[in-house]
Amino acid sequence: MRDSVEEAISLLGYVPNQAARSLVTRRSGSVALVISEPESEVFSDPFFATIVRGVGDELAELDLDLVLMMARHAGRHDRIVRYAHNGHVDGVLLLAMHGDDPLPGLLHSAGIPVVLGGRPVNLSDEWTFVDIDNVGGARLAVEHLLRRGCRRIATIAGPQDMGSGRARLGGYRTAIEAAGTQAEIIEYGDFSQAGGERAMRRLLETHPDVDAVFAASDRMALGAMTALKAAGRRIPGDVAVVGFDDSEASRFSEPPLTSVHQSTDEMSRRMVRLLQARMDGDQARTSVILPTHLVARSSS
Amino acid sequence: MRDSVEEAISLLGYVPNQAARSLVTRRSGSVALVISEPESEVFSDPFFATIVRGVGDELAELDLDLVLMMARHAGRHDRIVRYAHNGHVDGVLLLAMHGDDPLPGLLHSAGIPVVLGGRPVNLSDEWTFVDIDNVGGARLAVEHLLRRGCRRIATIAGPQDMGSGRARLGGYRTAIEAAGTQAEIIEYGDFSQAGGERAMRRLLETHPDVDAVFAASDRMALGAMTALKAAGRRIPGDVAVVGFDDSEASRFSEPPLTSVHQSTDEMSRRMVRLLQARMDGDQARTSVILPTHLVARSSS
DNA sequence: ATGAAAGCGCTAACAG
DNA sequence: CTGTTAGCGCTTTCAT
Repeated sequence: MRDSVEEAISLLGYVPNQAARSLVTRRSGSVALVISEPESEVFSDPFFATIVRGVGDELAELDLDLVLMMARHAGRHDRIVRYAHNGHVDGVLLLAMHGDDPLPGLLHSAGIPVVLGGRPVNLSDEWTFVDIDNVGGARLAVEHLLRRGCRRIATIAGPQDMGSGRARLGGYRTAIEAAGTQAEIIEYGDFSQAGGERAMRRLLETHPDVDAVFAASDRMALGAMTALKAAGRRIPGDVAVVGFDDSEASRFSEPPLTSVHQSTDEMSRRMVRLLQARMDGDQARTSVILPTHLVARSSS
Repeated sequence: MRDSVEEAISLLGYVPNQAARSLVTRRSGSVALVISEPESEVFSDPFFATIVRGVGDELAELDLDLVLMMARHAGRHDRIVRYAHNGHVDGVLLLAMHGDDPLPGLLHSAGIPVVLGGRPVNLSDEWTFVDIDNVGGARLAVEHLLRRGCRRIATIAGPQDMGSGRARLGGYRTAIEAAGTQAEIIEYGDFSQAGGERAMRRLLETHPDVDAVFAASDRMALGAMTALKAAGRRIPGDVAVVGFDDSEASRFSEPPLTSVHQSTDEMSRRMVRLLQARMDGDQARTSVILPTHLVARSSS
């Protein structure tokens, strides 16, 4: 009897109507991952690929669907808020927030569970976020350079409207000040390889005597090394980098290079777990900061 | 009176319930863009970035939301079919189909409007697709090399389980045969830069006398040039490439290079338009093949 | 245990 | 043109 029904189901290709189900359960069974960057940026930063994969896997395990949205410009914000508010998704993961991004506020006041990836610059008490220890990571890298005897360590800092950019610069500053052996040398980039290249060129011009560079992202470090090679220059110390996932480490084939590693998979996992808690009604603010660790390669 | 209602709406933050609306209208207001590649691939090929942006813009104009899904492995197929079948989306755009991908069949038999980006290898009559003229583009490129006097033109072909890979190899073969001046020289890559590099190295080993290379993708061309430079080799003729969007052209800064351009934006536009037609009940099979054009740079 | 019925929030069709 | 109502396909509650 049950079998004959099952048979009919597959015969007619019956599938429960999600809209009807949502109407009564008030759940959609999907979660949005919103990245506050233009497509070109999203698709050129390997960090996002790893996060998307990780989050997708975690959600699949909970039988939740992943909806990926990119918020290139503010015009898209309305769409996204509407989409979430409509009941299309049960929660939102927000990545790569910039300074005064209104998105988390809008979503929050619409009563939608939100978890941020990366501590935002203007941290409001209500937010739940997952971040890696950017300050600590940067400090680790710079302290390593100091220990190696470098006394003219420059940094290629990231955008200062982003939490990670600020934190990494903060870590550099703390380490430099604590050492008391030199003044800060700072150039800014936008986390991209091209930005790192430009910053390195400026650095070589304004401070030709730098003996080490701390880059605030893997792609900027790559750019810095390209610029050094193109200029036929070597710096006696090292290029160090943070913001660097294990899986990407292989791109840096040639030493000298010291890097600070983070686990992007762990970040995905935590974000999903926190979101799930929020969706289950847990209102506790329980943000997480993940540790980083230094991987130093010996200079050739 | 109306005003007081509007006021109450914004006061209470009322938003129409999409589930209830869908239940009666049988429309969800969103469209899925499914890419049959793992995240790492999707996020490293600039082609996808451009398509996603283009499709997103086109859909926004029609007031439709874009849901991006990546089908890394077959395990994800069920999820995607279920997601679409559930009524979550009104239609599906499928990108980067591989040989025997069951996805279009599954979706089609579930009665979901589907438009393919790129002519699939096993083309069934029911499919609607948008493609660029890969055969013509490849022919164009190879004919150009022949016209320049090259007589040992190799190709770095793409994966043969993909329509574009096969078509571009087909165009190369047609041109070489028609000229009757040489035999085919073929190495295969996977459309990636690393694949192009490996293929070029094999080529230099097995056919050290090649005087031109036709690469079946921009990234493989980039890889080929890297391999050539690393080997300290120059080929007298040219490296030509297809599958190359205008916006990416700038990456190829150094001649000699001839490229065949396509308009990715136009492709996005057509895909969305065709899908819209299908969603409006138009059952006509009206696939589109977009023209390509050659851009030759003079050798330095 | 199994079965009947109410109702989720909206749209569309129909009356007034 | 405005107002009322049936019903979309489920889940959950309540009665049998």
